[in-house]
Amino acid sequence: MEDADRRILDLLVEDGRASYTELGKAVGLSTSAVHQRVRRMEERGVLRGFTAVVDHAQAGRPLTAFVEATPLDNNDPDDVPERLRGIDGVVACYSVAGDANYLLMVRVATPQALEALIAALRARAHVSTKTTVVLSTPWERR
Amino acid sequence: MEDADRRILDLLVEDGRASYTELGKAVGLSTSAVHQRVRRMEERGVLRGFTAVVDHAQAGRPLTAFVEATPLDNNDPDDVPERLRGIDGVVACYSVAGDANYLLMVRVATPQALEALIAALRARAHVSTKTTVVLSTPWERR
DNA sequence: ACTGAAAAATACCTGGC
DNA sequence: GCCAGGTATTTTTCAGT
Repeated sequence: MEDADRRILDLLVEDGRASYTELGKAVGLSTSAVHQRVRRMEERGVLRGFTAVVDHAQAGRPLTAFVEATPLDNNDPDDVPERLRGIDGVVACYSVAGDANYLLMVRVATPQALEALIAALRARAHVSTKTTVVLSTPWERR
Repeated sequence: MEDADRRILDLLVEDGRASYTELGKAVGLSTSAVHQRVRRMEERGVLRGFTAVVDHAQAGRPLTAFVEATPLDNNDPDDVPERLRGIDGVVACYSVAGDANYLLMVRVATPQALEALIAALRARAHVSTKTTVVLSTPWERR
């Protein structure tokens, strides 16, 4: 990947609504050139899209946790990620090389909702869990 | 938070560049009303901004890991998050209620870079670490 | 690949309900 | 708090180098 593309990408991570004119000034290119590069990065898939950054605490899900999940029955076809996808509150699913098979990030409204979520994980995805609650988030997405 | 705001927020998480007209059609409001609501959510801080979604594998950092970090000397003033912030590759820092004090998400280019990063964590943030490598990411952000 | 300029779409603001 | 309309920016396309 070229240096100009990388810089454009960094700027777009900082501000996903930066205009092509702004970006052009920052990297020393015309708006058209920037536009071309952005479109190409979208086509290539390096740039997947744009999203809103939400304050989850204010948005009704103040409780974040990480859940290590391991299938209870190893004979099951491993469609665990698919099953997890349907459970509300599960924000991300990583397959990891550790004690557990999966590491999940979850966001919920209350401790009760976390309890219900963990129960749902057992019932619907057939996994055992080990949960670590997030106390605070000094920072995210550096 | 009102229902209309929540729906607008969800749509903006899905597509951070959805136009106010689109959003308005989806929630049954005029473009002006949607525009007002979005501005208010930005002012209140619920909506923190917008960012590009990057394919980190393609963007030169194919290796993701989670690092549990615990201060080596508990007498230190706890400015660990600040110190971590300056280390390249550390993407997020969570203070957690678990065996470790902090859980970090890191993204690097190679196993060698991960080794260097962990060394930097020990040297510059004075923490012991336990690392879990991510093998794949079935999905992220809901 | 980049530029510059025109055309289309969108964001943003103001007044009125 | 919502809507409608007007103006300013921005996005998008295109011909030229």
